[in-house]
Amino acid sequence: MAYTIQQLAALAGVSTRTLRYYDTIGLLPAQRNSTNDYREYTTVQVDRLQRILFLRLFGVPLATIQKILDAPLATQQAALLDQRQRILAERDRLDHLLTTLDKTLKRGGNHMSDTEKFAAFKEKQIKENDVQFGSEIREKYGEEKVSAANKQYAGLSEADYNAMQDTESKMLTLLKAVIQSGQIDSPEAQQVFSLHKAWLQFTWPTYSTEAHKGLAQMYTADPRFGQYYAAKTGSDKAASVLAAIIEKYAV
Amino acid sequence: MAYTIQQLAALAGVSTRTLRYYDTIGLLPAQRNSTNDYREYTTVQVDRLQRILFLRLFGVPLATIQKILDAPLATQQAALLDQRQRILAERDRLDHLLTTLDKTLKRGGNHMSDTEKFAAFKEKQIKENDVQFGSEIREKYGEEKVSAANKQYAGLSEADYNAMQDTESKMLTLLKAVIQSGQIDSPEAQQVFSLHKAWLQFTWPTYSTEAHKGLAQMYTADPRFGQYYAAKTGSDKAASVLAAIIEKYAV
DNA sequence: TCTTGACCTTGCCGTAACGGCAACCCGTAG
DNA sequence: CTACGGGTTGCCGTTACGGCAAGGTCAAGA
Repeated sequence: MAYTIQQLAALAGVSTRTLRYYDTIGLLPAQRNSTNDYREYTTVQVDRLQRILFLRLFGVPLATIQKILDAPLATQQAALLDQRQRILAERDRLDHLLTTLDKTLKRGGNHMSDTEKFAAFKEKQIKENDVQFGSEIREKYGEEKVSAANKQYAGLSEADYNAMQDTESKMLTLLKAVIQSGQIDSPEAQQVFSLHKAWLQFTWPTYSTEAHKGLAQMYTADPRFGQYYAAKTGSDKAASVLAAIIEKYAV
Repeated sequence: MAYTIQQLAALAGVSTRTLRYYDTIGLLPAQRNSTNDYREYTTVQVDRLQRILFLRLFGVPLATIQKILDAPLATQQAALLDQRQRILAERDRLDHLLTTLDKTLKRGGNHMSDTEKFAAFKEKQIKENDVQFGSEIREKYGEEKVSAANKQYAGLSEADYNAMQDTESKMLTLLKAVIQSGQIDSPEAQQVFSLHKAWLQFTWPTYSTEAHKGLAQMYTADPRFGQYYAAKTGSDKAASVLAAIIEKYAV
């Protein structure tokens, strides 16, 4: 079944103006009724809109969201996992803001140090990441002026985007070798891990082994990843080998 | 001590550009160093900036924030209490979004109903308020198109602003009568409560007796409110009487 | 004293993500 | 045919800054 623009707007809690805008910029392309040329939206568009709403939660620019949603599924999933991390972090931040606000509202006014007054607001800032590749990215774009959400993707130049593709390509080549040798206790396997991690860090503001392992579990559980990595390496063991590598080295 | 613009920007996690802009529009006026005409910010401005950051959390327009911060303390406090409610609500919404996202990420993709896919995103929408005065406001501005935060204050026309002042004025007149009679079990006291509640609803998207009582406690605990209401009614019992009225009728 | 670098100023232009509106078309009911 | 609710495109405007150019200030070092 298909929704009209009004129906989808009401369903999703956005304006029709927004949906038209998203269609115009190619972010959420609509199909057209052949009789009257009205926009129509199917389940594919519904699901894409949901992803858009998740990705725009913390200010990711729309152009970036489009890039993500036009990328392979693994990239999309990584980006959504990233959003998951941010939701968790934002929830903690709101707790902290609540504490701060209660102190401000307290009798007699504000007795906090000036630093403490703003600590919760600043938690949005980038957290340090000590991996070399990650540090390079941050050094390039700076810390003080960079909002994590905005610069994450929009800051990726063409060269960086190519570097990201290159990283994945190298990782896949080595993954093939590991599949053939069957040795996940090897320098090649370790390098697969490092490259996969670096690949993730093009899109993740902070890295956590927990999230990395979460992604690995997704690789084994979701057949779409099995198919993606099988197509890339020529082996239907690719996703499970990659997941095993992540499980082993993400410590 | 005074901060330079760089120091305050770093302290608060905002850009110097933002601080200049806020000074230019009168939202956060800076003092000036007499030697070099550089901007200087004292504790008063620090605290005002903190309030600005709280109020802008969910998209309150800056012009509105300025209106709030230039209003009497009771209005400011009510607005900050309102933000407190929103932080609580937003935290719940993030929990809900997390659940939704986990379902989306789950193996095999998205098995939710279309309605469920967007339920958490739509929680930002206005919740029904069944008080007559509140309904009037909502009917005037519509529901589907109205973002709660944006229309809360910016939607107040000159006439509405005057109505708000008028409401407080009437409430204060009746409060004086109750102070003199000493009867909080009376129609006049009940009307004080109703008018105070209506006054709050100019600025609160949703009303809760809990929040109203929280404000009442603030009225008795914080000497600034004692002074404000004493000045308005000529009696230093005003704040405690008002608080007692709220305690009695906010059920 | 001069130079340099960090900090500051104002003024101006531009941007992202829409909101709003005008002019017009479509389909259905009265 | 008219009216109303739904839809279209095109255009202008808004808000909250980001960015940059041109110029001033101050302190340290040569």
